[in-house]
Amino acid sequence: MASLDRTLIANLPLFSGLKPEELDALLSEAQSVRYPKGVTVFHQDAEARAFFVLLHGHLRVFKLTPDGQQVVVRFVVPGEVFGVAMAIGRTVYPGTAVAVADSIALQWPSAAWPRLAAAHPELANNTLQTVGARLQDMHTRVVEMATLEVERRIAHALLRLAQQAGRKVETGVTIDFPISRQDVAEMTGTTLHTVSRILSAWEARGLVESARQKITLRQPHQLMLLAEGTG
Amino acid sequence: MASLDRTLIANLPLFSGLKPEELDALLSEAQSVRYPKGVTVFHQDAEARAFFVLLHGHLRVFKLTPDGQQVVVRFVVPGEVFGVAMAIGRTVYPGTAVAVADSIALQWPSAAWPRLAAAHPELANNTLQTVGARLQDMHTRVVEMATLEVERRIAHALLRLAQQAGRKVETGVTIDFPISRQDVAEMTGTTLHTVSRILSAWEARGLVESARQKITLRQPHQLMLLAEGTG
DNA sequence: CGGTTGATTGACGGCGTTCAATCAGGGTGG
DNA sequence: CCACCCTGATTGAACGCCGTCAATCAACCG
Repeated sequence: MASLDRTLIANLPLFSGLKPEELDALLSEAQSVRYPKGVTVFHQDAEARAFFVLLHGHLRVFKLTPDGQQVVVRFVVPGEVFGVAMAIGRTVYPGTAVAVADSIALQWPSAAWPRLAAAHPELANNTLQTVGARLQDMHTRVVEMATLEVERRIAHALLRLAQQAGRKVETGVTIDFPISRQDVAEMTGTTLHTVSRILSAWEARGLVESARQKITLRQPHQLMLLAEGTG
Repeated sequence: MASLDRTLIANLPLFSGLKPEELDALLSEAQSVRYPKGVTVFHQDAEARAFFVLLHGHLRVFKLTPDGQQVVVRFVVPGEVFGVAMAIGRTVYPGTAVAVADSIALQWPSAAWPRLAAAHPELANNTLQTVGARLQDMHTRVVEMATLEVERRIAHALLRLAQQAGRKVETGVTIDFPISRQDVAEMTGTTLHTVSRILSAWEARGLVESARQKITLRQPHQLMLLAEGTG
């Protein structure tokens, strides 16, 4: 295995405040793993053997209900930590992570977490910030689901996706990984049918441009108005 | 001000792993405050001056939407930390906390958090566990809202309340603080009308016993079956 | 004892799910 | 390179859960 360059991780939030030597020490214990598109990184309820940092690609994290329905928890974008079950006191993963594009991640054994966190207090602190931010995200999601009708929820979801995984193109901003109607439905608590209908309507109005597993926002500002209820 | 006894906080999760001297040091900086029923502890979007531990009573934490709707985030029970905005990197409180019963809390200035967390690494770690647990809670709430019909969501909500704030009485388990239909509605993303109808139906079946701001579960097990979809 | 807050219940309607059928794209194997 | 097939998407029709509107009632407080 080629040795890992510290510049790979120097600017990631998880490692902010760490000295170069500390980065090197951490990297020396890390293992780099490729996850081709479609592959499962870890399974819900499986023993949490490792925690990860995504270097490249995109993951879809979801929960499976007893009756087989899926709910998308989030999409992991490059630079993010994921699978931090151990850090928050869990022994199993609370969800399943699947690569929706060819991906590369660094991983550390979960067992190493207590030692690493003790040796580098910034690590625990940065993780606390990250988990806190995710908690906020889930709060706003609950608020949206409790108060907004489906169309506005979908608008919010797409805008958020565009913000964290958007790529500018001539016609607007496109979501930079394959995403289906079903995915959007599982993010917003509705059905793919309703999502399809709404996207069709938006397409007719020129707000978005969509194809198989692909969504481009042509008029993000208009969508924002719609999301806010002003449109 | 009377000096605070370390046994007040020795067994709280936030302080687990700390030595007696450390507890005393922390207590010497703490301030004890009373919040009579109905009083607001802090306001959404206000500067996060302090973080807290609830010693006695119950708080209702909620978010207010732009159009004035409220969504209940959680109820704080004795022993819990709350208002930890600073620890998760926020400068303002993301929600409003109101005492639903006469309450007592310890508080520390937010500004002291970085120093305290550095001096007592367990503090950061324990907070990470707590915030992680809350994240899990919100995940399950999102899953429920996305997949379950209202009746089952309400069943889950009441069972959770009974678990964290239940008191055994002759006729079953009662929720140990004043809670209205409106509160339950704001927890489950529905309306007080629907909650009222469902509770009435349950009361007719002998599952619960309810009065003004009061709910008692007479057959928790039956309710569980209903929540699981088995009933 | 009046006023206010919380709860109950009925009627109605609509948003969104459910059921169903069809279509299109794109990868795979021959 | 074409034919096939499977997955994802579209769209119509009908139903039903639950939100909205509205009126009444009961409990608690000052």
